[in-house]
Amino acid sequence: MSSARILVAEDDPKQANLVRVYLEREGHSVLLVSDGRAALDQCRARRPDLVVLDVMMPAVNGLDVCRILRSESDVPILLLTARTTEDDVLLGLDVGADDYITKPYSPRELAARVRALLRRAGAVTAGEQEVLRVGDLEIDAGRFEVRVAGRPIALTAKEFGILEVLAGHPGRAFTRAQIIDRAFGFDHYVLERTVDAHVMNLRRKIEVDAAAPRYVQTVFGRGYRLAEPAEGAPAGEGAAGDGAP
Amino acid sequence: MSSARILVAEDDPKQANLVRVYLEREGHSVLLVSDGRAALDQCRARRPDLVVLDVMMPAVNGLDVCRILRSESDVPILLLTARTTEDDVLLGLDVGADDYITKPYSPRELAARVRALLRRAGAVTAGEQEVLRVGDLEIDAGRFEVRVAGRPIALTAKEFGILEVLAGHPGRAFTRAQIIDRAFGFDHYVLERTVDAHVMNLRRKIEVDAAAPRYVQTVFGRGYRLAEPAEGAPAGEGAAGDGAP
DNA sequence: CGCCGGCTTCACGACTTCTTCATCGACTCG
DNA sequence: CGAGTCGATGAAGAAGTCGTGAAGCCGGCG
Repeated sequence: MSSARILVAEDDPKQANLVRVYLEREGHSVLLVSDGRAALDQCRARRPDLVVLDVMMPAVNGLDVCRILRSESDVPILLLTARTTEDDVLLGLDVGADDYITKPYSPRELAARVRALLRRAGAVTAGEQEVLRVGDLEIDAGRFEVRVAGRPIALTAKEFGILEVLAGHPGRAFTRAQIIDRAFGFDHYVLERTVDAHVMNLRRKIEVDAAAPRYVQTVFGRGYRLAEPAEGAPAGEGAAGDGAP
Repeated sequence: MSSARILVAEDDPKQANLVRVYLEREGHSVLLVSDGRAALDQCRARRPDLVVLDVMMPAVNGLDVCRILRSESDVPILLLTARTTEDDVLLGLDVGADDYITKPYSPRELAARVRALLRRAGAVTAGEQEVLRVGDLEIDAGRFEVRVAGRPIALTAKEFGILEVLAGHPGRAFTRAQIIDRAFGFDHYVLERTVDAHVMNLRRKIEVDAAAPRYVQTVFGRGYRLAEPAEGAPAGEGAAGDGAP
């Protein structure tokens, strides 16, 4: 979509900042890390929409990060390579990168490739699960619309974003920090209480009885979760299970 | 569904990729080659439904490829030419090309011409409707013309492009970035607010009351959408086919 | 060369949404 | 059962979003 959450792994601070500025200018939200280990950790925890990897990095090098990431997720990966030899390129695509770009590159080129990757990725997921369904609740990302028992409900952008995040893993409890991260973007600095306010407004719109929420439930001491449709088996998934440590 | 096998011969990787994305978005499957010799080889071996040829290519240039191909097959050929001189065009049609398009072109234009060629060749089921109808609104892509309640309305290229994109999925909300990508091409860098300006002009032309738009509606916090025709026949669009084209 | 239409950007105002704060009620643990 | 922590709520200022008119720019045309 227009504003994606992008993880940038680049050890040279100057380069990293350049990339960040370019991408933020495009409306994306950017999280910087400076080594391969942090890239893996953050990718697992924050679930970015796209990863930009420098090939040469301390701790774990870019190619290895790429291989590992690819084995556990299908997040689009753009490789940054200094050299322009065929070897590097082939090696990169071999370990599962979706595209590569050689330094020096123009901001335009970076932006264009990121856009292309996001678009391609969007086309895949959009075609398949455009509409999330959880019980009576339908979240139609394409139409930016939510329906409860077939009745359309108008939500604001943030309310929609939060609901979308929760609906991505029904039953899983998200902390407020995770919700902010995933629904609002990396560079969004707000108090966690803000989530409460949005959740309250959301409940007023989609819940029949806001005091006894059927959909968006509070997990005391942790955050919120979307109730699973099936009421019989409360499958003890708890907070674990989704790779987020 | 119109799904053709298309051979694209273009030596600039960036350009080639752009064409591929545009065509794949239309549901076609694309085979890329980067010089004239490969184009000939692959065309003979794979028998595509359509060939897109860049005029300027290494090994064997586009015009020669065109002439040779034409002598041995009647596959539809679309020429990509950088220059816009009459000479090129005449030369192109002279050696047997079925249509030509000059760079820079819009994705819409490319898609439209490919569609037209395929239809003319009968290689694809004529499932595509040339005229999009949404309520009182008729969008005739072939004639580059829009009618409201039968009355023709003159639109500029951008206005038409935006309307066409929206009309492709009535009810779906498009962000400004998506609109720019799809209507102008994603190598096109303009501020998102530019879309607003075009939409405003568009509304002045096709809406009865621009303050309460019947067709092009604002989705606050997201972008714009084309209103679906009022009740009556719910026209089963459903979840199918609504993915990113 | 000057005019014109179309594209893009800018600036302002109206309006909507977001964020924070303060307060009250709910939950947990000892 | 009480203390302490956490969440719900409503209000209000801050920030963001959109509509609109106008200006600058460019290319085409007379």
